Amino acid sequence: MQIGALCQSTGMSKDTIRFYEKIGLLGDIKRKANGYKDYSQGHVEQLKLLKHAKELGFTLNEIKELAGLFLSKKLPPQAMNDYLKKKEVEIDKKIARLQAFKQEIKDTLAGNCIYKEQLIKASAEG
Amino acid sequence: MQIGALCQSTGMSKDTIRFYEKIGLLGDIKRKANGYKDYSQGHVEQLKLLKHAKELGFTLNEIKELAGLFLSKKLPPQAMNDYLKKKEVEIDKKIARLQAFKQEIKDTLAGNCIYKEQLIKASAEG
DNA sequence: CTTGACCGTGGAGTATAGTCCAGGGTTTAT
DNA sequence: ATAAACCCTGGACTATACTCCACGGTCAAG
Repeated sequence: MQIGALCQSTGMSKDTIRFYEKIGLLGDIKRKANGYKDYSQGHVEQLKLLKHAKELGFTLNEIKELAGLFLSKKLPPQAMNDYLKKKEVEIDKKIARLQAFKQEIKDTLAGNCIYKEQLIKASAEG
Repeated sequence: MQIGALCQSTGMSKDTIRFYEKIGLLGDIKRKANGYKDYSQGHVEQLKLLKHAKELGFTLNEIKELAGLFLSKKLPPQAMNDYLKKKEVEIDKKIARLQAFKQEIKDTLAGNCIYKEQLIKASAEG
């Protein structure tokens, strides 16, 4: 598969995929006789996974780290369990914060912005 | 209040606060006779609010936009309601994705990583 | 056999969000 | 009166994550 097809199946741009290659997120890629890269279905899955992880707020470094744990050390060794448990706690915190914020938005829409006072003060005191 | 005290009450560095000033996130600041900046309690609140919004995943531009809606147009006009409703939908999506991810982590910790196949394929096909 | 669509590399440029430093003035304590 | 601790501005630098560009090779169609 050439890069164009890979873009099609992942929804990523060529530049983005090449950038991921450059920072070592895609591993080895075969070459055709003409020098063109020849991506596999595995690369498609890997990039989809990467996209998914990014949407969840992981940085590329974290993804690299996670991929390293998955691929080099093979499935769940202790390090990975620890990492995932840590991530789970972070996710819980994020969810809690987002839920609190949703409530704030609701209050604001209902005319009871909890920051009304502060913001008025800020705008008045300059 | 001088910048040192502001750092104390907000937990932000001088450079960060000055950076926020530079991009217009803090509005006008009074000066003392000696030329030093004289921050108000309103600035403290504003920065705490900013920090809070950042933790929830808002970018500085979004925060600026929100602050503009709050301060210039005064509380809930239609534009702000629309903005907040849009944000609420985004937050719901984020929460849903995070919860799905939490489940994935649990499955992985239980030895049933849903990406096992893909990752093995990716590592094998290189 | 040329035109257009595709591929490759290398390097520059962008946006976001800071962080650090140099060079200089002010205030407080000794 | 001088050191330590504070303040100012301007500008350079960093990291993350791309995005764009120039220049050149490859391939399929007419």
